[in-house]
Amino acid sequence: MARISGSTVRRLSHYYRVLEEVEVEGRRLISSQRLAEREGITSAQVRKDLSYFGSFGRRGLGYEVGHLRNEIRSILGLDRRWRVAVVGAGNIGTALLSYQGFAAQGFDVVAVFDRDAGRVGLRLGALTVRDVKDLPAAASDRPFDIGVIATPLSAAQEVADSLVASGVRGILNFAPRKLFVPSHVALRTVDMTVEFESLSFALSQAQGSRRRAARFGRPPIE
Amino acid sequence: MARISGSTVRRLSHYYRVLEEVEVEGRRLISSQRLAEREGITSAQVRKDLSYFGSFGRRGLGYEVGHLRNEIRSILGLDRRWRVAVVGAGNIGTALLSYQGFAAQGFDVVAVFDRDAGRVGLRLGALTVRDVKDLPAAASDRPFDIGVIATPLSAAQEVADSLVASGVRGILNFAPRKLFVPSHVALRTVDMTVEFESLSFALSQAQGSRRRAARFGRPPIE
DNA sequence: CGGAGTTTGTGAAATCGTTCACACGGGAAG
DNA sequence: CTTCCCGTGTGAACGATTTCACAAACTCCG
Repeated sequence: MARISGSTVRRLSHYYRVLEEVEVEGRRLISSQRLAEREGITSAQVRKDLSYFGSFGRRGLGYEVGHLRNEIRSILGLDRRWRVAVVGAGNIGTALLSYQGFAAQGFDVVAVFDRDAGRVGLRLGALTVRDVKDLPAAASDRPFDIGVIATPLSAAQEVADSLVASGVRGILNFAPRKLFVPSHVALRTVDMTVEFESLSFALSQAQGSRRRAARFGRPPIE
Repeated sequence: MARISGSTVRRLSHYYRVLEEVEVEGRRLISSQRLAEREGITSAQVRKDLSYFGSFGRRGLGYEVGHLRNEIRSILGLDRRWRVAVVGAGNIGTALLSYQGFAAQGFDVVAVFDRDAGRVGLRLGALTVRDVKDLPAAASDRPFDIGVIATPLSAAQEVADSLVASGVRGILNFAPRKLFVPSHVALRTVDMTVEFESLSFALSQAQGSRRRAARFGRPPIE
């Protein structure tokens, strides 16, 4: 199979969610056009994305909602369950644990770890926070598929290393820092700081060009 | 100024953080090469990104750490303060509020809103949760620059609309759904669901190709 | 001061992702 | 059965981003 770009995969997630909604609405068929509108993209993009994986539609008709949904579900690997370990029982870690949505999509948070002795032993939902030193033991028992790093910046790389050593195949990193992991481990980063700063840039730009435009007597371009 | 790509802006955030670290380490100069290594990218990328905004380095020498840091700070608009309103006092909202890092970078969370009567009046750090109905009044008093959407999926678009109406110029959305906002409002989305699913895809692929490779007696390609 | 060595800044080339545009397949109606 | 219409699937064109590669600028050292 051809190499699939990250943007395509991310859009598949979006399509999947739209299809769930559409299914609830009771529609049986959907065209690439309508699917695209709901995501604010072009219909060609939808068709191209899907075409990397096969032909799921019927010409002149569109896509059968339930069928396409199942196909994407299988493409994304959401038809199986993933064992997730969260490291860091701070704000983000606990927020993740209390969010119930993940289990529904196949992600089972089966363990939480923290370094801080004050947090170890704490009960969070169905789980008890364990010392991060126990990670290797817990994993050798039965490995985790995905490790979530919700620790402070300073611990992130170290935790990543021990997650890798423990055999995870994917890491979701919430620490605002570039992590280095072997190429056989998939890494995704959710960096709120970057998003905030990117907003700050956009706002400064808008303001700047408005001022510049005013100086030159032209209307603002936005 | 030429249009700057989102990836360039995001990398500037990364450079900024690396420069902060490097400054603490006490180095006075840094080359694009060393800066690149720490982010796992190429030195040409670093130089190209910076070149959109000016010439900050000295040939044969590199970049003066403090100076470059200030330049990027100013480019990203981090040399001023932004008034941030958080809507949604659930898991993510409270996690954001308790995270102290944003104030340091110029983002002041000055108000929290929620729809749920059970949460209104709750004290979170220095702030009291207010009813989301009071958003227009609070904003007309003094507008917010940035609105953060940390509500359930179902309320997200509605909240976005009222944030826009209240005059925010940027929105950071944590709800896993495409939001529609006027083009003069900057929108960034942090979608953990997508990142989880993208990991699921990566893990399925790796597994799949390993199996396929095994069937054909070839070593896995990863 | 001059030559060797280093690193920037940037056009040009290469790569990657998106959009266009249309042939093709299939349904519906008469 | 034929015609008309609709919407997919996909090469090809386009556009954006990344990487290459090198001249120019500067430092360092003898």
